[in-house]
Amino acid sequence: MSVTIKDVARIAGVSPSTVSRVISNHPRISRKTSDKVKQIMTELGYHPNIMAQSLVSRTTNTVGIILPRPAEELFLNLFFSEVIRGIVSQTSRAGYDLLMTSGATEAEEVEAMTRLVRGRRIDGVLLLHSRSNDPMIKLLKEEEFPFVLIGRSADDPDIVSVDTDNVQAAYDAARHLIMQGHERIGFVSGPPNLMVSQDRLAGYRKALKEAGLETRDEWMVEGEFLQESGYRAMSFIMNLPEPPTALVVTDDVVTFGVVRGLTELGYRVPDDISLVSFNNIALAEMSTPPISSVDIGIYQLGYTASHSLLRSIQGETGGQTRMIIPHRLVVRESSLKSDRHWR
Amino acid sequence: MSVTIKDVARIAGVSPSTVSRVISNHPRISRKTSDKVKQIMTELGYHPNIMAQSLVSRTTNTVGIILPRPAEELFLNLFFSEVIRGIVSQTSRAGYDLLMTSGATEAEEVEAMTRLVRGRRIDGVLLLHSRSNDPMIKLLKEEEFPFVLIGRSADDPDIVSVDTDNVQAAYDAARHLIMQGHERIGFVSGPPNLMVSQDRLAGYRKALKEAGLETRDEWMVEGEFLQESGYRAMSFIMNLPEPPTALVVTDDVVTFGVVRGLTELGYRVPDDISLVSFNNIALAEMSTPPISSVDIGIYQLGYTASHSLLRSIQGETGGQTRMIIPHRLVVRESSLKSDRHWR
DNA sequence: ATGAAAGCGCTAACAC
DNA sequence: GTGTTAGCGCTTTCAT
Repeated sequence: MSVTIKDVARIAGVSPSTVSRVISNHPRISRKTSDKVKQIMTELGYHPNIMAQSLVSRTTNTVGIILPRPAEELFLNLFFSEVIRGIVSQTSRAGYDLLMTSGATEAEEVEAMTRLVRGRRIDGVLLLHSRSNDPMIKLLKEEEFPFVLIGRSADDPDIVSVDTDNVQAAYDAARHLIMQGHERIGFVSGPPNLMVSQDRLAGYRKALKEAGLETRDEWMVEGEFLQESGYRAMSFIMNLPEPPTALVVTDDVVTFGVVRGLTELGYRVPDDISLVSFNNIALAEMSTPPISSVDIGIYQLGYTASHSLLRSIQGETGGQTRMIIPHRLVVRESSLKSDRHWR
Repeated sequence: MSVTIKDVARIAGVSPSTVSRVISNHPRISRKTSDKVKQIMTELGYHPNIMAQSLVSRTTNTVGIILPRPAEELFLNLFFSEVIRGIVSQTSRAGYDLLMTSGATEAEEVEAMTRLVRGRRIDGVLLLHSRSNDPMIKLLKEEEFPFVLIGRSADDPDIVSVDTDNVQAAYDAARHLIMQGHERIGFVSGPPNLMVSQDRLAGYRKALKEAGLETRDEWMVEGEFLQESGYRAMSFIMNLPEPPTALVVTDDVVTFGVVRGLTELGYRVPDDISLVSFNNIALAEMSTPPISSVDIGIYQLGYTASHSLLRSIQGETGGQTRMIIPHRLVVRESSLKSDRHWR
């Protein structure tokens, strides 16, 4: 079938262990033998059987992720592509591969994870999000399996995680609107059970409170990370007796829905209502009008999480448990009243 | 360390081979033994070591993909997320996992693929695109390794592939504009070396020719799958002495750039210029104005490719070599002149 | 219906 | 420096 270490050994006239040593660049192997073996290897097109290597070395050079089940949550908003790109670019550089799987239900997800972890199929896990009381985290902790969370866990402040300072990010966004002179500022949020939603809401509230501005519950709406959510939110919010004059919106894609909703209702952005959003996807800049957005460095989030996981797999201890990727508010037209200028 | 088949065997008072038989649901194993062993397995939290299974079974229950290197090409336009979702949902259902890797250069990509294929780390490969004279395809054919291409190969018409009928899709798009009464129709294309670009251009040309309309080279511009490409194309196209009154654009994201460019130049869509695009991403509907777009079923593309690959891995022979996922033009405001209506 | 033994392809003591 | 040997955890004849 496939060419094995034995074939190479036989043809090179050495023992299999010598070939193995050549593969792993063992120090005390004669230059001559090494060269000869290497030549035979390329002649034969030999490549080590990775499964056999894994079996004996008890490592797989693979990290795993479970695809988020409610695909909409992460997929449509471009978060997924970008974070994967960050992850893979780091893992590949380090000689690791990324294994993805999924489950149709939460039970299946946990089952899949168990299979990978206990079956020693992977060396570590990246968690793309966490719910409160997350069974994945429970499992991984029980198994003492290396993992890194992208985001924040409510229950376990001591697990290794890479996150945005969402409280501060939302604070910055709201603060920017306040500086523009707005006094009635609303908030279009994502799913309330996610930490990211809770943190951003907290930051928004903090900014308003600090500025002595009113916070009304009716100015805060929850939804999904979908355009429809933003769209629908507008028919509610703009029909209030006293609608806000500015909105902090939790995601660019949701903001597109918001803009569309406002346009249909006859409002103009930013003249009638100002917007600040999150994630700063490429489309935010190209939108009409261009959307002010907090860039949270999604690629960097993936890259850093990946890096940290590999460190912990390789037994390096004592990194920080909570790493924060810096964010940056990119101001564009959507939050600049035409007669004013941001400075 | 981890609990193995031997531990289970010892505690259950049977031999390892019996335990193995229980795992694989061997027919002639007594109900009683099976139950006992299964109970012990759950008690001990036993999970088979996947690497050991793979080593002996010579299969990995894993399919591989190489992340496209020029990330922009596939990532920004949402194609990637959606196709991955289709792939994983199918593979997971069938008990397979997806392994992703990447390379910084083309040489590294081929090297990574070689490692996976010859190292027997995966059972099959999904190709997300193909260039002409693709070294990946060459390698896979040499190794007689199962693979399925999403897209079309210029060189090898006989390889198994799943694709959109892009000629027909572009024909439909152009035809729609012609029916709207347009006589000067332009085309904003993607990278000219990709089959998808060539096919769509061909379909566009065919529709115009059939209708006896003029095709001018200056009405056709090439670019990337980026908004910037669409944006820049407009300053060129609209400065022509006789600019087109309608455009077929190869991708929704590019179209957003086109809209932005047109807006800045003072043109309105669709009143001054009509647009039809491809891919029908969720944002197309929420855009201002909503974009007419050809839905090519990206999820389905991934799902079908995945399905076909698994069939071929499992030795089923004689499927079609070229599968076409049906497309569908979704007409929205961007291609409907305000005083006319599509019927 | 079950056990014993060989071996998947590789690595890692332990010899010399 | 290199060969010999004994597994890694599992499956699979071949016996019984």
